[in-house]
Amino acid sequence: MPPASRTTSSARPMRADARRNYDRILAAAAAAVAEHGAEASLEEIARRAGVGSATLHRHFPSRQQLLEAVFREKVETLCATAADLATGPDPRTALATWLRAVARHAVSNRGLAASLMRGAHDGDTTLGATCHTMITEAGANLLARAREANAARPDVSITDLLTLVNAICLAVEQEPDGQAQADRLLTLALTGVHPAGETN
Amino acid sequence: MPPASRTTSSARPMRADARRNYDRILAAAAAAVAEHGAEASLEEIARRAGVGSATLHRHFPSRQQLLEAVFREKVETLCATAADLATGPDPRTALATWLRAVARHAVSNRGLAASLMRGAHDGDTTLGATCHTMITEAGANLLARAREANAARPDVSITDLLTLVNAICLAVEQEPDGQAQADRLLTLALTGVHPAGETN
DNA sequence: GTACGATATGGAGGGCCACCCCGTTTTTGC
DNA sequence: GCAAAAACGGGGTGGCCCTCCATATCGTAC
Repeated sequence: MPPASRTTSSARPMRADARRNYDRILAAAAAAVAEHGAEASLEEIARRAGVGSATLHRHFPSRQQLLEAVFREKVETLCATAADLATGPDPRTALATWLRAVARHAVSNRGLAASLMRGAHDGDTTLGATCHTMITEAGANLLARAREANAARPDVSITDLLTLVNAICLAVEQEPDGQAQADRLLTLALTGVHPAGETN
Repeated sequence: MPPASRTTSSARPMRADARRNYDRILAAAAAAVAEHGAEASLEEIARRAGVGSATLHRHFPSRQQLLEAVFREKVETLCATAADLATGPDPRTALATWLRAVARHAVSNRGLAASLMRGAHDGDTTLGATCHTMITEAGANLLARAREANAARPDVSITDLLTLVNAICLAVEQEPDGQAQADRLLTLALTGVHPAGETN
């Protein structure tokens, strides 16, 4: 949702050129982030988008905000997935499946994990839901159901789980076989290092 | 082990002034890293050490090498701890205790986790054991014993465990209560998110 | 279709950084 | 002491992030 699409009520709609540049920057950012991860050079993004660096900074005052815009769609997908899974019969599997989905997205979209972690507490609490809060809320529901079904320790928070998932993804992000690694480590964390836990 | 202390056999010993600067840089780096984490400015380190930036780069061609030198002592401590614990009666507790010790060090020494993760595969395979390989070898022993005692899944590698620990530490490094967070998440990973595992 | 105010732009510049070149200084072995 | 070897560090290059402000563009009311 760009800041002032025509559906928005309050603020005046964006000027056409502003809107065009906004979209260009977003596209360039997506490409750059896919290529270089969350630390991609903002100047290069501006260059690729064919705009001045000032324009980029005006539209996205912080790197975090740019990343959030880039990933918003993916995050919404994950939230939708969570809602879907919440209607299933097995809360335990639902939670595990969802966390795996989060991991898959985070690994295949470089920088997503970083974006999901650093949420509000970076001074970017501005308007609108951050990726962080969006995903947290989506997961909370799944976790609550799992807990009711006795499929999750009661002292575990959704923040804990997401931190764990993102930590893992961040750690394996630049390994060649990151996807497999992340999956294995996540399974490990879910079922425990020590044996005798159930086989998930 | 500075590159050419007088005990080393092969290479000529360092010149006195080089040696002095090497030590100064290391001290300054330790202070700066403690203050700003692994991303501390190399120029500031050189400035604090009272040397030119070129001198710093000559002694430590890469940031990674500087970090490794800074943390070598700590890492050696951890390796010694591993050796100690390996003689104890309970391999399961020994492994868990050691991993917790690693986490504690990583959290309280900003940048250590990052240094432990990026091991050889950063092009810094140069001479000598990196922190990464040192700690891996130290842990391998503990894990082997735990596995024999059936206290660790056989398909878990020491690399997996260390990746997990470091990922967690990296993720919580800048939280205010990082220590507690890391401890909790580590316990979680060791015993599993799903209940019914043993209580560690 | 034009004129005008609001809005958006981007190049230039400041501050910071990593890294390297090379003339100069220091140390060492004799 | 002396000369060769070793180490030094100032300053340059190029990159980055971010801001200022003179200029260009857009939307609209007429």
